[in-house]
Amino acid sequence: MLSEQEIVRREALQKIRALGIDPYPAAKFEVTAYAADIKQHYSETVAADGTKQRLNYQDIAIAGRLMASREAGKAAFGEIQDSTGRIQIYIRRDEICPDADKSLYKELFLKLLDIGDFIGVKGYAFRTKMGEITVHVTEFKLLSKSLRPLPIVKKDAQGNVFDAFTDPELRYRQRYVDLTVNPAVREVFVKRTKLVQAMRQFFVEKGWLEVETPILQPIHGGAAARPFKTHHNSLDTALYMRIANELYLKRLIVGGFDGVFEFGKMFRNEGMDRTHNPEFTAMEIYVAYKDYIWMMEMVETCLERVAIAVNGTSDAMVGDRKISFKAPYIRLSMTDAILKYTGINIDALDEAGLRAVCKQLHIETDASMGKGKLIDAIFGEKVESHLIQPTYITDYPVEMSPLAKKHRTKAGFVERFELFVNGKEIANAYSELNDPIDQRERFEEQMRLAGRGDDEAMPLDEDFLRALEYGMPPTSGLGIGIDRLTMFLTNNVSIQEVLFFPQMKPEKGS
RNA sequence: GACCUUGUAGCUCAGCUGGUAGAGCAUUUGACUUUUAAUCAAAGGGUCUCGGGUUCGAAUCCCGACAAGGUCACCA
Repeated sequence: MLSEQEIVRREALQKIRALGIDPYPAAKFEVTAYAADIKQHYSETVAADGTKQRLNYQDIAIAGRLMASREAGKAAFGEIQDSTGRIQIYIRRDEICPDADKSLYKELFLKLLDIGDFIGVKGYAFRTKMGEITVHVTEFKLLSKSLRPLPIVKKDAQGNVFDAFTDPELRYRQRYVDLTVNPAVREVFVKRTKLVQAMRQFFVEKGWLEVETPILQPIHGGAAARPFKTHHNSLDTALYMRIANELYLKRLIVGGFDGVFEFGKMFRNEGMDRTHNPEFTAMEIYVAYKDYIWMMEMVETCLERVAIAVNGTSDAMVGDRKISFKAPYIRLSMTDAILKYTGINIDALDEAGLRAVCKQLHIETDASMGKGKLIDAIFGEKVESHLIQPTYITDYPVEMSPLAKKHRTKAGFVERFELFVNGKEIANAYSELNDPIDQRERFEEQMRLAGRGDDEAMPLDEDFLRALEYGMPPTSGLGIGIDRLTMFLTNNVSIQEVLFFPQMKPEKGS
C-alpha cells in the first residue's frame, strides 16, 4: 500500500520518462566542486562603486541530493547536499528556458523534482543579497529519482531544530535515512574510521604486520564467552564464529613474526544492551620479546595519538566529564586499588578471609566462587566505577586469566592489566603465557570448570598447545574494544550509535 | 531474563472522565524574479502496531502478542 506521497513520486517518474528524460541515467556526471569547499573558499571583491567581481568557482559542477526548495515565481532557491554538506542553489526560469517553452523549469524543475532526488548542477558561485554563498544554476540534470519522502529536518535562525528524525528504531533500521538527514551521525562514523586508521598507522609505523585469521573456528578459544555455533556442510563438522582471535595470533608469533595485529569482528552469543552488540570489533596485537609493562607505555602513547587524530585534542568529553587521554596513565595493582577504595588490604587473605570481606561490604557471594572470583567481585562492586580517568589496573588473580603468564613476583597473580576509562574496561593485556606445561594445566582447570557447568570456560586447544611446545618467545598481547573506544571518543553512551547497522530484531512484514 | 515507559498521517507530536481523528512541517493546486523553518490562499492524506475482550459505542479501559527505549540482572 503506497502512501499518497509515494504515488505522487511514481507518477512524476512516469511523466519524466514521458518527457524523454531518463530518471536513472547511466553516464557519469563529472563533479568539479563540493559544497563545503565552495562555502569555505568562495571569494569576491567589491569595487568603490559597489560592483562585485567574483573570483572563483565560476564554472563548476556539483552533485547531490536536493534537500530543500523555495519557489518564488519565475525563480527558485534550493539546497543540494553532497558528501561535504549543503549549499544553496538559485535557478531562474528565463535562463533555463530562454525560449517560449518554459516546461523544463515549470514542469521538470518545479513539479517533477522532489526532495531527495539526486541532481547534477552546472553553474557559478555567487553571494546573494542575504549573504548566502549560492550556486547559480545554468544547467541541471536529474541523476536519480527518489520514490520515498525523506523526513525533513529544519532548523531556524536561532538553531532550533524542527521535526528532528529521532526515533531510534527508524534511525537504526534505516541508517541510510539517518545519515542523509542527520549530519552529526555521519560525523560519528567518520570519527570511527579516523580512529581505526590512526591506530593502524601507529602499528604499521612500528613495523608490525596486519594479518587476518579465521572467523570460522573448530574450537572457540581466547576468551570466556558463549559462541555462535554453525555447521559446515561438506566437512560435516561443527564450526564456531570466533569469540577472539588471540590463539591464532599467538600461533603467528610462534611462526616467527615479531608483531602481528588484527582488526576484526568478534561474535558473542550473549545478551544485548546499550554496550553489547552480538558482533563487535576488537583490535588484538601481539609483540614478541615484550612484557605487559612495556605494553602499558605502548597503549598510552597510541591512545593519546588516536584521540588527537579523532578530535584534534587528547581531551574527550564523556557525558559532562572531561577525560584526558594524554599519556601517561595511572597504574594501580588490583589489590592496591581495592585498598584505596575500601581501605581493606586483601593481600594476605585466604578464601575464607575474602568471603568475610565480601560479607562486610554487602557483596553477594556463592559457594562456587574461588579466591579469584571473590577478588574480582570486590573490585567490580567497589572500585570499577571510580576509575574515571584512564587507569591501568594490573596483576589479576590467576584463576581468571588462563592465558596470562604467572606474575614474576606475586604468587597467585598473573601479569595482566586492564585499562579503565569512565568506569568501563576498554583494553585488556597480558604478558602472554608461553610455558606449554603451565598452559595445559590452565586449560585442564578450565575443563574442570566446564564440567561443573560453566558454559563460558575455555575448551582445550591441542593444536595451540602443540604450537607453544615448539616454543613461543616471551610476548605481550593486547585487545582493545574498538566500539567502546569509539563511544568514548564520540561521547555516545549507546553502542548502536557507533555501529552503522546494530543488530535488531527482524522487522515486521519482512 | 525481570520490571518500567512508548507505539496515532511521510516526519515530529496533541488527542481530557470512552462519544464523528487533530496540528506543524511534508504532499497537491494556485500566486510570487534574491529566498533560507520563505510567505500567502485552498485541498487531499489515517488498518490510531497487531489480535482478542468489556461497552450501545474503544486511539482512549482490560488481556495477550510484536517492536523499540530505559533500569536492573547476566556478560567482558
